[in-house]
Amino acid sequence: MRSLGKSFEPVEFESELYKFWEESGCFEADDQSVPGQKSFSMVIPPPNVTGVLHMGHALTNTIQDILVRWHRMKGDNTLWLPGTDHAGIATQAQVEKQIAKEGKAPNGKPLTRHDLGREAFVARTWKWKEDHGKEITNQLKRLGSSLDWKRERFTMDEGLSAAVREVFVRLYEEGLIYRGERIINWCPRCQTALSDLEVIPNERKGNFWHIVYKIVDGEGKPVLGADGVQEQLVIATTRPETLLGDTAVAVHPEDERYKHLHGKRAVLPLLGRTIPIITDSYVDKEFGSGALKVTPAHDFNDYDLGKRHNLPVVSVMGKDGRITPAGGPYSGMKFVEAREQVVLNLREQGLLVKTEDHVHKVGLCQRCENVAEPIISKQWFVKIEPLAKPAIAAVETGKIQFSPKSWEKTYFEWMYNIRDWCISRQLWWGHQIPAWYCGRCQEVTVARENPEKCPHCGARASELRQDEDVLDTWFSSALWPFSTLGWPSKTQALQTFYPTSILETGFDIIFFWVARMIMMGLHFMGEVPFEKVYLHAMVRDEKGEKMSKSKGNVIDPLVLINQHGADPLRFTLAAMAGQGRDIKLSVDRVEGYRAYCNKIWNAVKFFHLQLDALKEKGVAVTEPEGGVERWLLERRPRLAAHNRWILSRLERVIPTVEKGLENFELNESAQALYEFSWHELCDWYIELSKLPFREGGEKAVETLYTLRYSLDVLLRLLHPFVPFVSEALWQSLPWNKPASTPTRARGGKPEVLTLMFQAYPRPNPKFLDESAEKEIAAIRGVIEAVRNFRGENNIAPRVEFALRYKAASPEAASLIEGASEQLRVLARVSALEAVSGPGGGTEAVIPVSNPPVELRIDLKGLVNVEEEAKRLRKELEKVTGDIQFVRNKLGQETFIAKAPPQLVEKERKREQELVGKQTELEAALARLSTLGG
RNA sequence: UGGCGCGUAGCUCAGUGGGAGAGCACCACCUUGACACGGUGGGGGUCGUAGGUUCAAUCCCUAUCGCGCCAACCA
Repeated sequence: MRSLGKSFEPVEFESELYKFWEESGCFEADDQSVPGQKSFSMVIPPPNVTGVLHMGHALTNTIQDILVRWHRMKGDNTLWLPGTDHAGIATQAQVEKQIAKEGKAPNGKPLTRHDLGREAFVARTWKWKEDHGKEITNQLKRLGSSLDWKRERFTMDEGLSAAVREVFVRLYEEGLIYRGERIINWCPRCQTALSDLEVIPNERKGNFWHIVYKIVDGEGKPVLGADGVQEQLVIATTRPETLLGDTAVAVHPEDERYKHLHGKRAVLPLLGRTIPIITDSYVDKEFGSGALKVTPAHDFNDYDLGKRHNLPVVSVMGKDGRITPAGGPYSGMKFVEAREQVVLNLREQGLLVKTEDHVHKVGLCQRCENVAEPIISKQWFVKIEPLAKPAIAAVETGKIQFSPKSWEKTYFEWMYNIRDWCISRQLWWGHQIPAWYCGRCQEVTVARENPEKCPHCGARASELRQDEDVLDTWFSSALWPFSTLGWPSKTQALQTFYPTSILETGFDIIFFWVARMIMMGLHFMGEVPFEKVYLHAMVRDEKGEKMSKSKGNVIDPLVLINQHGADPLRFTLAAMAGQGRDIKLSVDRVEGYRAYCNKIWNAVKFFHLQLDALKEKGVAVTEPEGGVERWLLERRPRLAAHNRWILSRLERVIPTVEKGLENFELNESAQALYEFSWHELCDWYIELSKLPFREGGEKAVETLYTLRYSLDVLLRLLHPFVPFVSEALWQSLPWNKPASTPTRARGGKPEVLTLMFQAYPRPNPKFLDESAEKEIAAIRGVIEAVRNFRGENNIAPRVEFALRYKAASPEAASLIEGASEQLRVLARVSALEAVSGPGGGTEAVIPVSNPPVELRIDLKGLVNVEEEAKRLRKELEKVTGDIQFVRNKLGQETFIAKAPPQLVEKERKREQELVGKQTELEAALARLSTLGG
């Protein structure tokens, strides 16, 4: 049993508890479930191995941990599998940066990976991974994530690498992976190909240059117009340097302006080549001049257009970021220089007719934010359509469900228009492509094992050269749900945990990751990788902007954890994880939930105080035979009202919390828990319990048991949300036992006494008690009315006064009489007396509608007459307004006729009540005015 | 251009076809035996704007303005 400090100080117990859970094996799942036991599994979206925890991680891991802890408490064989991603470009870039800082190459420039050589650089990166890879996992532990660390995986570890090779080879054999020369996105800075997804469109202010193309005929002779001047076309472009690679000019076939030019040729400015004028309905007549320069090598649309018209492809922009020899005099210039020079030369030759300002989109490399250029290159691709089809069907048929559902639309939109996936990257850090080229026969060999000789011609291994490229990081991530469970071996873990139950992640990686996992899972496992996809909102910075490493605007969750604890951060994220809205994290909220944790802490401390006090009085407070719950259930009808009340209220929280957990509405659960524990348990139940505790005896013991039971259930409900503080508090409670029905096959390990394995409360009406709820609500009504009177009149709490009451019904009378002691304590009233007849003298009147009762307080020596008159006038004003509103409603025939009769009846009753109140208030005010004179 | 989401108290956000809520901030009073990370009371919003449906609209429909995100073949 733990003892509690005087307030909630998370640093004192969080790490210690995590260690206790982990060392006791509490996070471990079993490969095989016990008969009849359900399994529940999730895989963590693997963070970058060298990354640091940011708010996005904190959110997704909090949500996942809540779900996992909930299922574990429900008794499921629960697996939450951890791991990290090698993050090709990101990690390589970090190591490159490091070596650049370290030294200079012989040529005086900073060291690059090429100075080290591939082998040494990769070894260096592995070391970097060993040094930094633990940081993110330790941070996940600080959050409280109950991950099964014994199963931790890394996308480049031996098993996962084998899975990658297996998948690559199989897809190659099936014809779904091919190597081809096509247009791709190229980052000249990172020196690698990128997939379409890794290029981020970005608005840039630029220019719109209008360039003259002169027209010639098939023999190259100028075509003259009616006026004898050579015909010409003006073409607008935002990238004039690409004209070096133009191989056609395109116009719309129906464009009257250009019909006479069909079949003619245009002279490429600066280079003087002639190129055909083609027609294609892709061209927009309205845009620019209606004529389009076609550069198949450096524009995706032009590439397609070129294919349709069999145009030659001229690459003028090289991988090194410079113009190729095909660019003639511009060869060797950087792209930006070439642009300036081209514009200059055009101007000199009078071929530039106009320059406008223009905002257009350029593609930036996701990693380094430099402009990525479309270029022609030989790369490896996944033929995606055959994989996409079943993946679309899986969502259409509901085998996979997205939540919120609206994301399914986004998913379909992308999947229907999906293009082949460029998977090769010109990096060194990653899975090297298992393809070998034979120096002797030139054949390609794709194999699971490194070949010892060429299978085509028998050449020795030394003749074979492995493809230098590595695979896109997302290629290995796509296999994550099954590669981590041992695939391609047929493991027991796969049987038990695949398909996983839920995938929880951010919507920003639906295409990068979710869609690809679905495709690969269906293709290689024959089954969906998960049944539900939960997509959380984006955590943004205070300006509402997306947090990202490259922007440098990340807020460190560790700072918040160190300051306030993991639990307040977790509760904040859960409470704000409402769907359909971005989360703008506010530190105020975290502080508020820290206060909440402290509140719960003190509620439990209150229990201990009362337990000790009873013991001191010599009252035997041991655990009742058969347990507290049974003891309470057996005596339920005879329990005091406040005890029956809190048990009933508690019973109502359970289904609300469960519903939130089931429907991925964690904010609903968090709110219900917050509301109950603070405003019912602490504000009212504990206050109501103080009287019986003071009196001691049987009612005190009964109340102690009730409090013990309520706290136990509350802590169990809270545990998935705030695991640390709930465990610390629960451990402090007496009479705890290990889970009574251990459903986990824990390999003969001793049972652990932990809240983690206590059964999660289930909805069950056993303690529901409407009459107790009504009774306490009425008592609250009286107390609040008196407190309000006190507050409005500025009467100090220490000043007590007698309270008289006139009950409008016998029930109300007996209710107040029965609760007189509680009323005296909580309303701070010296005496309570029933009266009849109208009020008089110096009596103040306080009408209360629930319960129907009129309170009277003698004002003599208590309040300033003017203050009280002010209070009365204020109340009267409100009542009068209310009467007007109700009468207005009741005066409308259509309302009487069409509104539900119960509602009409309710309004009638309300009118009566209000008029009664009004009369009393007016009388009181009249009396007061005679007094005041 | 299309799709989606959001505009509710000073700030951050819940919420509902029958007279608007929380946390923080603010004001007043309280060192009351769990808690000053607290207690009690209070001030504060024509629920973006304009129409419509309805007995009744902050909520449903339409339009409109503003903000954000996503997807796009307008060079």
